[in-house]
Amino acid sequence: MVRTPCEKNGLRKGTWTQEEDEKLIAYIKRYGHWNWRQLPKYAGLQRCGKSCRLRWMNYLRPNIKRGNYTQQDDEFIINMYQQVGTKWARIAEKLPGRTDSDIKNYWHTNLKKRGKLQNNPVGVDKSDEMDRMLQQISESPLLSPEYSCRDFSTSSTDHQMNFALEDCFTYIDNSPGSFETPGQNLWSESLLLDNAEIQINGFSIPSEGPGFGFGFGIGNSFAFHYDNTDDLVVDQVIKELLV
DNA sequence: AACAGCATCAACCGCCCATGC
DNA sequence: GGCATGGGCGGTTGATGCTGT
Repeated sequence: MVRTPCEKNGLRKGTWTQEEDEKLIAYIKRYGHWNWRQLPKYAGLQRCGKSCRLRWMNYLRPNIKRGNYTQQDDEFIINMYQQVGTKWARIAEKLPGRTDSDIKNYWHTNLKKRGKLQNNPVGVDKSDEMDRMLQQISESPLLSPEYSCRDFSTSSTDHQMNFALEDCFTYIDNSPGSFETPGQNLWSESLLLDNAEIQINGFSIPSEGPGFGFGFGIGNSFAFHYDNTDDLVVDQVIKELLV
């Protein structure tokens, strides 16, 4: 990418006009973004490639969600922040439709000032700590099949049920000191899941990409909620099970 | 109505990483 | 291996709108 600032060579800066947006959308819809540096020249835009890329990625591309953050979104972002710090792109990966820029702005204007982080100071990048934790956990006997992801009961959407959780790829304990053996004591955990298929007595509940689940357990009983689970489907399954 | 202070967020800058030569 | 380049990311800024006085 060009190292010189965008204003050189007479390129425009500042707020995008509707006409510019339309040109960019029309070009990308027809030809795609094969080369951001060359794109503005062919699209008829007096902008640098970086500016075009930013505009498209953060505002113009399809299926972008803006605003309307739910309480669950807030909690998810805070939890992810505690895990990975200011890696906004990594957080955005887990929230379909959200951009790193939007989450970053939302953090700075809402979540940060609410003082929701009691345990981890703002700005601390915990990636290394998380890596060490994952390494430690990956060597843990708790990953054996009888303990890792199967045959717990869950309180997702406030209902109790039995389920088997498939495709659990990472097992994280984010509360050091409470990582105790299921079947013995009160314990807690969080699960980082990717396209998990949650099955309840033969019913399959879809999930939307990666997400977090949180739970507490006593013995092998596990109260669990997975954020990306389709709660409407869960409710339907529950109704059918209760018939 | 006018102004100041604050909040929001779009946009830019500079750096880093991956890739190709 | 070294360099050039493009893409991506996080931090920061500045324009704009909102709210209170």
